[in-house]
Amino acid sequence: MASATTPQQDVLALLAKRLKKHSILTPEDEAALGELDPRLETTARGVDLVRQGDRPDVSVFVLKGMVARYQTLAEGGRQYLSLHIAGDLPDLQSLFLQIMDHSVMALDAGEIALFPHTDLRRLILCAPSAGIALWRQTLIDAAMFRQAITNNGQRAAVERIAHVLCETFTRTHEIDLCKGQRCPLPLSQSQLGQLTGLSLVTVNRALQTLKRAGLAEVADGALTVLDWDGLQDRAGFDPGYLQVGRRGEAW
Amino acid sequence: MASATTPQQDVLALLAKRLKKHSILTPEDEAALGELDPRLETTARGVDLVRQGDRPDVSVFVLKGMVARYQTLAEGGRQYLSLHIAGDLPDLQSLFLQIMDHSVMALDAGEIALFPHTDLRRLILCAPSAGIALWRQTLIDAAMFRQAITNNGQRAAVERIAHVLCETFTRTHEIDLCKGQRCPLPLSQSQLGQLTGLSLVTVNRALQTLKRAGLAEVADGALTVLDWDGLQDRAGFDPGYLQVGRRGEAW
DNA sequence: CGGCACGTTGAAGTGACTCAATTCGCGTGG
DNA sequence: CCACGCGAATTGAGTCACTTCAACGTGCCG
Repeated sequence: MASATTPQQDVLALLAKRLKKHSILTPEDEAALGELDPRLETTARGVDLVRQGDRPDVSVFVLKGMVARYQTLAEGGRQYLSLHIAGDLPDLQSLFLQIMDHSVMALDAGEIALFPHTDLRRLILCAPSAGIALWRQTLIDAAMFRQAITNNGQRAAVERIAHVLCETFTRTHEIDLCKGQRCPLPLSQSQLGQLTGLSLVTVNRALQTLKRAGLAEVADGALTVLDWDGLQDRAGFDPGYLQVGRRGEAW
Repeated sequence: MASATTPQQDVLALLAKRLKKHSILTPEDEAALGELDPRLETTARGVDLVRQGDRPDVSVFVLKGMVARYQTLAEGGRQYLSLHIAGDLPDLQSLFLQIMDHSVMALDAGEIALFPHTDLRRLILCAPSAGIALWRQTLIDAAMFRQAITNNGQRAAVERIAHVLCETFTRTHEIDLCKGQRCPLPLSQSQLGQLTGLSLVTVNRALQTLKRAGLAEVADGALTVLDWDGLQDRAGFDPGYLQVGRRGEAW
């Protein structure tokens, strides 16, 4: 270990960094965050971290790799709801909604931290403005859900896929996970279909269309943006809902 | 006025009643809620209460009538995101997300109360567990969004419409807004289409199918459920996500 | 009475789906 | 080392659910 910090401290620093993207933390908040004691775990591709119907007593914090939320229908269908990257808290809502209405799974090998609900509750009590920051985090989640409803409901196949690519690129870019115009996207075409409500075949052809149009290319678990303006334009993508670079005043 | 209470007090009682559906309020919480000073307004059908892009400094609380949230695409398309009934806070998230990513409009004539953000912020500080209750309310919203994504993405037209009917009936029933098997649903078929991502014509035929199947009937701004079990079954409706009758322990 | 919003119906068009076959890369085990 | 199985991507072809277009009925309101 070259680092002088413990892995735990790194995790807490990442959490603080994420929250400070959209909220202002007081020194007391940061101190209270430092009291948290996450448990670290590694994840393997395709493994469920939390299952629909569970009553978790911890919340997941993504450190490395990509994680997805999905719902399962009684008939067996699967709908992916959202993708999550380092710094995200994909099931923070389980703090206050006891029973999971969806599952959380790892899309690839990665690392997560688990925060016990009891600790988070104490944090919220002791450091109210840190609590607000967490609340805001769940509100950004909800904004992404709204966007997904509109995307899946109003746009044709190619535009819909393009929008997913724009969102993924913007979010990974914000946390410096991109190498040039490339960012991770460890989803099969079939999973992309279950995310957008399209069939595998349609996804395949939509990706070809985007590639032939010189806009973007998806291969080997990565997205390469060939023409950002063009892609954004095609998708009708407006990143406002992601709240990047917006800091909630005081609170 | 036969009532010995002021309209304001009625509003605050309704808010407390709603929050107590899913959360436990302490006497201090209730007292703090009583300090709020909402402004009352009436709404007319089709009028926007808040617009996409706005930076509201109040949050809407629905008292009477139905309210909807919707997003507008640059190209002019409209996607309804959710329906809201008495006791709902359709733009509570504007407390912490400054810029509205969607609009809120009245679907019919009704009444609303407006809570200044400053008052709500003070409430959250003074009565943390009331704050949690409000947080939980926004989380239930998010759960409905997730359900909408899955509903619109995985189900065929008839089932999709059936699911909307089930959700509406369950929610209105819970707050005693139903008369027998009838509940309000002041949406045109065209709006129902913009809610489900279907065309007007498809909605019309789906409704006919449900009526001919003896499951449900929609007419004159109201839904009549003819066969609740059958409708639920057809829709694949599982009301768990609405959190009806679930009380968050402690907080 | 005329205009308009909404609902209904028929018919034609099409985007996306299903079905199905082929290819490729990769890991495994004979 | 190669046969094999498997997951994933690709491609063609036929079908279908839903869309679009268009016409018409109805009730309400000025």
